[in-house]
Amino acid sequence: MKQSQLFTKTIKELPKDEASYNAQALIRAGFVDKSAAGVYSFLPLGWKVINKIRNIICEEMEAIDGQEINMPSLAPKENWQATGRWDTLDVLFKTSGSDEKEYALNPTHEEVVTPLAKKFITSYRELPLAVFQIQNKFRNEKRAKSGLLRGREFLMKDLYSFHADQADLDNYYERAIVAYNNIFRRFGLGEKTYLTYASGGSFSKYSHEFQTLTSAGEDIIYVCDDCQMAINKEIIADQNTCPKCGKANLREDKAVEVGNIFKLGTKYSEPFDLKYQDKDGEKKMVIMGCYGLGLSRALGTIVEICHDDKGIIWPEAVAPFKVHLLSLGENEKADKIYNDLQKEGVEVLYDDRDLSAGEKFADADLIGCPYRLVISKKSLENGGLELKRRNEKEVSIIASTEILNKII
RNA sequence: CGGGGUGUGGCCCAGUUGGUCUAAGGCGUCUGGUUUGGGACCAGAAGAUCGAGAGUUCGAAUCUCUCCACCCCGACCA
Repeated sequence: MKQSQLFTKTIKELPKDEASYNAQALIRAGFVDKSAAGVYSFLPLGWKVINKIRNIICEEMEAIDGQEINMPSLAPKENWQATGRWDTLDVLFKTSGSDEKEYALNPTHEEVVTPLAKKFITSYRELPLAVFQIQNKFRNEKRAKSGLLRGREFLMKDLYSFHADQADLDNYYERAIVAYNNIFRRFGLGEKTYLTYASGGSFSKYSHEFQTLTSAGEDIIYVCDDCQMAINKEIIADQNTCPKCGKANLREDKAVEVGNIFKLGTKYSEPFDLKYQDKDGEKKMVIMGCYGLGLSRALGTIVEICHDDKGIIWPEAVAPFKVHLLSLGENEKADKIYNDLQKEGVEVLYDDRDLSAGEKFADADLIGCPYRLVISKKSLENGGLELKRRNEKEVSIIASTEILNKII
């Protein structure tokens, strides 16, 4: 992508009314635009990152036999009345058209996926099953805040699993934990993300959250350094002990909930009468689990964790581009390098604009691609191009023939 | 939903004891020129129903009322 043709440009001054770092940086660098409180557009750079995040999630969900589908954002009122949540869920956006038929803008999809599954699940032979989607969710939060961390419309992956019995759900739940750990590790958040006991879970004592440590988070968790688990403050008991290993020296920290998984049991299969027939011909309730992960929240969280005073430092797996190529008055030679890298399949953002060096460096730091390549009169005199990693201070000179070796 | 704060060209803002405000400056944009290794310089230009509505007044960005939006704290957060 030539930066001269990029839809967005960076802005120098901090957006007014944005206190959260993730919103400041993503808006300044042109990844997102805010149109209302908690409502964001993803712009070319931001959408590239979202797609990296999406691909990682899809791979890991398919690895645990999830099948991707896409369910509607609108659900008939009756679905939400069936579970009683039409009247009790205060974040539910309700809407209607000219015919006055009422709909919910889905904040989650149990009310949609359960009747959907009922159309296909009849026998134990079909179980277990898991479907997932990545789609916009709507929650009328009383107060949207913290940039992308708590929005009213946001991107979320939600997977739903269907099982013949509790043991099968338990087994699948453990596989989901592994998949989630893989996802956060691949996002570059592995070291700071803890599996955390939380409230919820209709069939189990706890649900589990994946909490990433950051001062931008709005949850308080207690980390057990012995078993690398954590407990959400909302459920912590007075004795302050780890429910897993029993140790008592827990460390308090702030964190953001990037994922949450639940054993639903029959909470939703009952109201929708989702049953299967077992080997003996007996009809039994399907046991369900659900597994959420906010993509837009993950994007914001990565920015909160991965930045310095100059801008974002994208982990390579989710970077919008691998290489930021800056031409300082050497566009002819830079064009060739850009074309060569493109042919090799390297994702390059090429700053071909007629701007001062300082401005280009500042933009490169703000946007935060993992590798910065500079070609200038000076670099050519030194023998080639300058290569610098965004997360390192050192600059090295490499010949143009070496580029691929150095960055792949 | 309670409390606090803020709304002035695309962005950041000055001005707010009513009166050359016919709204200043910076960034950005456009034109021409000089520059070119950490957000350059000179000259010129375009761009504003001062959040919205109502009111007070000879006169309102400035005062009054109502409403709206955004941010922060709290409550809430399957």
